[in-house]
Amino acid sequence: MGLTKTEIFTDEQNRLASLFKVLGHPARVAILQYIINQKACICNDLVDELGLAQATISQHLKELKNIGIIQGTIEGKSVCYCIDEKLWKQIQAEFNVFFNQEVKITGCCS
Amino acid sequence: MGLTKTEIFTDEQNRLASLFKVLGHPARVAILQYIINQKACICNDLVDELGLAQATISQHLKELKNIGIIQGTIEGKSVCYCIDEKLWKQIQAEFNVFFNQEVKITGCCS
DNA sequence: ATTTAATATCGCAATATTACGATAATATTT
DNA sequence: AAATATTATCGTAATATTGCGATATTAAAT
Repeated sequence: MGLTKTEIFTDEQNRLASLFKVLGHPARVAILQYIINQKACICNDLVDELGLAQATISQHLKELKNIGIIQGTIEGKSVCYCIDEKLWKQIQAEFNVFFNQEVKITGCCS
Repeated sequence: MGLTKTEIFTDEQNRLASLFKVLGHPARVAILQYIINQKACICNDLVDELGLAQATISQHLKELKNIGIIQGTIEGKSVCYCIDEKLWKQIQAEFNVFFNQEVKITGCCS
């Protein structure tokens, strides 16, 4: 096993889980925060900033790019990464749809 | 390797990532949605509802309990699960603190 | 006390993730 | 064109996660 049974869940559940999953690693949270704090595109200071190997950072960046939350633009021989503001807000909105469900408990817990 | 280097990240980054991670599985998203839709505590219909073995569901419930987002109360020979509304809102708030950071890009991407 | 029912835990196999060194690919600089 | 710099990809080892059957554990019901 070790294989998530995605076929038994709804698309919405799988979608939401895959977004959460990408954000579920401290390196990826740190990368996002670093880009935001620079208030600019960043072209791999990440490797110096975080204590991870270049290959590892590159891999994490790829996962973030996959969900679209960051963009990479080639600038000469380096690549500039920045937050995709539209996606950023959209993902926040998707999470809020989930969290804003009415949680009304009328049973043993109340 | 295969071991996340938590020691190089801030507590905040690790905390946030661990919350995201728990929600990063469709079964756990589905469990939460099911409990919410019942609008009541639920005492393991989950095994029938989702297509996963009892042992597997129990494991997922444990992870959700670990972050406190659900509570389990023993009711006779079964256990009732419900959302912890306070934690639910607190976790949403933590996510929003993260997402409400000012994302201002003034570089190659604008 | 025995049986029954519900849930948790253990142990394991299969797959996934994390991390990194080595190397390839790409583009600038000399 | 060769050298240099930056990033991506490949291959691989170590660890984590997922899922499940088997087996506890717990509490009610008979």
